[in-house]
Amino acid sequence: MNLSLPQAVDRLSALAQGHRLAVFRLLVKAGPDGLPAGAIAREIGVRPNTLSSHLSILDHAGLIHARRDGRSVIYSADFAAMRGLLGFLMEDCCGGAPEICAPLSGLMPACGAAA
Amino acid sequence: MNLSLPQAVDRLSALAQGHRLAVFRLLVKAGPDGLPAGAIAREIGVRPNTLSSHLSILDHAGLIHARRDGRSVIYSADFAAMRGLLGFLMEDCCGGAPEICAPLSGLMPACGAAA
DNA sequence: TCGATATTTCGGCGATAATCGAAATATGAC
DNA sequence: GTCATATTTCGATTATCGCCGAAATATCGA
Repeated sequence: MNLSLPQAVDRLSALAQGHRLAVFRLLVKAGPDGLPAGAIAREIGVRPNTLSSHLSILDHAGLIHARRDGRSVIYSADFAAMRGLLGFLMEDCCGGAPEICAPLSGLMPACGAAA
Repeated sequence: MNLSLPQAVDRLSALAQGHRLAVFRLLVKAGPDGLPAGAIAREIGVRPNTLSSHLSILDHAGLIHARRDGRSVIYSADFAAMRGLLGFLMEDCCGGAPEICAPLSGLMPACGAAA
């Protein structure tokens, strides 16, 4: 299923903020296992309530997923969503010469397949 | 040269707006030859002064380049900048298992090599 | 149940962003 | 030089964003 432009804007907006981008990259680095909200807050250096707002935005954009584990909530990156966004950005690249840029389409094969 | 986080935020912010995203995708589709500002305004359906503001933001973020041709100003996508952004987003993907996501690193080979 | 830890929700404040109309600048044709 | 076309700059208005402190919710252990 292809991304709509408003969906792509939502995802890009979610990433277009320093703290949220840092959070997302941290989760990309962490892989499918993810990290608890508290650890993210400590690592990024942001208050828990502010982080919660950021996580909510990333979640609503579909870029990360939350799952509860005891008192903690574990967040992990959704790699499929990211792949969809990258594909959307490069769609129809170079018009008549797609073979130049098309290699992007089949990228980032599995990588945990989100969560 | 690797991207800094603030630079990446600038690029993502530039793309995180409906009209600007539409403009960028149009220029990606157009390829290295680019399009004059007027044609972009007509295609996207936005007033020339508003478009100019958007183009300025995309240009300042390094995602597009401008060159003058007579009375027109031709804008074209900077594919190298885009490649840099994608690489930044997926840096250190999945931590210990980079071979799963790494294929992203060497992507989008030339595609006009910007301008 | 009570207290401690982990996270989220709420209300408000200051800063930033998107758009507009009007005017200014740049280039080419006559 | 004068006019028309193409694009940009300016100033103002309205809406949205990011942060905070305080309070609420959820889970676990004693």
